[in-house]
Amino acid sequence: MTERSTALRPTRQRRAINDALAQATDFQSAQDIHDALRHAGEKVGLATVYRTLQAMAESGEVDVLQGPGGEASYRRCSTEHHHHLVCRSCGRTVEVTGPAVERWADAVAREHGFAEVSHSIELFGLCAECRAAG
Amino acid sequence: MTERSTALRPTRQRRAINDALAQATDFQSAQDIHDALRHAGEKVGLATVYRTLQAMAESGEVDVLQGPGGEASYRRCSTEHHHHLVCRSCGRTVEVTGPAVERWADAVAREHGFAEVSHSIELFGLCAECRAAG
DNA sequence: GGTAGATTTGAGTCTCACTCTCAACTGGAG
DNA sequence: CTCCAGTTGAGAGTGAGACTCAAATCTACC
Repeated sequence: MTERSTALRPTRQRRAINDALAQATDFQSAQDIHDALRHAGEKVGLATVYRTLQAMAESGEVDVLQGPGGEASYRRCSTEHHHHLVCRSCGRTVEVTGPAVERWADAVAREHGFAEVSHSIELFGLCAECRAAG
Repeated sequence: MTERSTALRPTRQRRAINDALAQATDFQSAQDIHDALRHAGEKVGLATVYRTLQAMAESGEVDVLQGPGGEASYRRCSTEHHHHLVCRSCGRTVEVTGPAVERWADAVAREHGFAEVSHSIELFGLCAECRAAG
């Protein structure tokens, strides 16, 4: 209701979550992070992990990927607009961009009278290494 | 365990689910369908709805859309490859195609050594009508 | 048409991701 | 140091969907 001019307060927990994300290169679920934190000796409540991750996602600090089971995964990414190419076996993630795709999305949407268009574009495949490993 | 060479058996329940999908133009969740069936006087168990919908999705008979809450929605679509432009207010859905996008996806994947690439591309926006309705 | 045998059904239970609640806590401004 | 709004977390709640297994139902074959 009131103004939210204040930034997130840097608490021990938030710093811990931030660190965990910084060390990971692939998408991690909230539970993964919670586990990692626990193993690292940091006591952080699960609810806090969810809350923080969501806040970070909203502020664009991290990217969210909706897993097939409906499980959300988070990853610190570059701040510019991009999409992901994810190995469906090992989770290795590559950030990719495609100006052509953005233009296509806008054009198609406008053509059908839609506005305020956002898009969700993710690519899944098998990375070279996983393919070699069988 | 044994071979499953047999196609799906056409039971009353499956036919009912099929009909419900045929009448809907937008994406429906399993629970939506279950409700619709119930109101139509057809008694079908929720588990059966889930099972049937999943089977149909696997066989390509229907398309699946993963909602933001991780809720899966189903819709009977044309069998050729396409994507969706969905109104985030009323759910109105338009099927769109984009050869350019398909090509881009393949190119990007190959460029990074990925194979067996699938992609998930969905567009969300506000349709003209909803925009007018404010 | 009858019947045997495999498939399918569904009520209820269970899991799992995630949200909510609210009293206790904490870090930063003054 | 003190105050207090923002934050935390344990536990209970929610909701989608998976699982179980005895009973019901198709299909094939006679």
